[in-house]
Amino acid sequence: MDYQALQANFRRYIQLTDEEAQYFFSLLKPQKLKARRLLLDIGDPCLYFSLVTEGCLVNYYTDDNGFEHVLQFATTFWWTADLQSLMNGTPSMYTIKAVVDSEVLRLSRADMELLYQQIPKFERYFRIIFQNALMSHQTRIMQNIAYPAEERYRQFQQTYPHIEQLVPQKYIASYLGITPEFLSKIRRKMAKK
Amino acid sequence: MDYQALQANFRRYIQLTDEEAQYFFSLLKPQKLKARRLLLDIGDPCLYFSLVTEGCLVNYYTDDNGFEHVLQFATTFWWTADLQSLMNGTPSMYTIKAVVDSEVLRLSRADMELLYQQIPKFERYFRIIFQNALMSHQTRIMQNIAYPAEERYRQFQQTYPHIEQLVPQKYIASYLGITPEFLSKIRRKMAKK
DNA sequence: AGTTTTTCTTAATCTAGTTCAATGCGAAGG
DNA sequence: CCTTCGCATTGAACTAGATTAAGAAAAACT
Repeated sequence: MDYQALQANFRRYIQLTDEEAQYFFSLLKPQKLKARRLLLDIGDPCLYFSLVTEGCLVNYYTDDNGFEHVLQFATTFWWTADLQSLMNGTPSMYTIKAVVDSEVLRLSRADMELLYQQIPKFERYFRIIFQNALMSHQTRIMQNIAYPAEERYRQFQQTYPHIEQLVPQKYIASYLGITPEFLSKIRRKMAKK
Repeated sequence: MDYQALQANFRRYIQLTDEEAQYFFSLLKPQKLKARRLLLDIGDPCLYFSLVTEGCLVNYYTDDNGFEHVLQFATTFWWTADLQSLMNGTPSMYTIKAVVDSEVLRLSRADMELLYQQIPKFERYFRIIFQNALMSHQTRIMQNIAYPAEERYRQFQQTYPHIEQLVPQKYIASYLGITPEFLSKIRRKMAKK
């Protein structure tokens, strides 16, 4: 893990002294995941908030008929977790899986609270992180209810070009709220023009 | 406005001294809105984060064909704004309208920054507010892509029974991502059983 | 290197939800 | 008090997207 790059990323939100950064990094536990391995399985309590440092993870819900629905992708410098499970201690409703070989830094719920108390600047950091995440979730909801699938796919390509290269199409279909078959149809139609 | 009730609500998140609460309240500007009046019009910059103290507001996006798509409802103790516009100073993409006679307390962007500096506890307060909002947005996205309209309507009724009484059905349909006609059909079907 | 598993594609059929148009009705506002 | 406007409902025709099934291609394990 490149701590230089990580520190630079944090500087976009808050200014940390070297000791503070040191302390923060000491709370993080690295974990490597081969492609298709699970970071979190449905039913298990989510114990960590995980910062992706390499690769790409996918967070999905499995419905009563066994169909998977993608809630979010997480690439480098993105946090991922089942927030509901993490905050309430309830069993996870989501699965988190590495789509390619990946690495994360895990921060436990308890260490997170500790961090808030030791370095209140992190309240600000996560306030901004959550605020940004909220805005992009709002945009996604609007696009889902206001635009047809083809338009949403175009938007996705524009917004996350790197993710499109990285993950299987079926996950992208699922993220868009359509079947892989229908995404395939859309792609053929778009290619023809 | 009942400041007692408001203070009690804040105590769920952070502990404020009387002076701190006093200072915070001094930054808030009350505004009354008759039913169907706008708090924010599309194209205008969103200048305030507004805390609803009475009534109910609706935040919606208007697409290229003039159709309205509800992003959120806001009742007592909920904050509302076009976050993107508020944070970036860009023209608003959303309209915010009172659905019934309502009252809000407005906090300007500048005063919000001031508040963070004067009373860092508010970083924590809004961190929790955004975190909770994010979780409910995640749930909404999952329900939208994983479940059919009737199921989503049932969930809505369970989760927000008070809102269902308060707002016109067409807004609920829009929130669910369906047409008013189809919601009408669903209701008839549900009534028959 | 061969076999299994996963992913993508294509086409036919089906359905949840839309569109359009007409009607009735209650509530706002002059 | 009346008239306009916003809201809900109904039904018929339509379409975006789902489902099912089958085959091809690619990737993953042995």
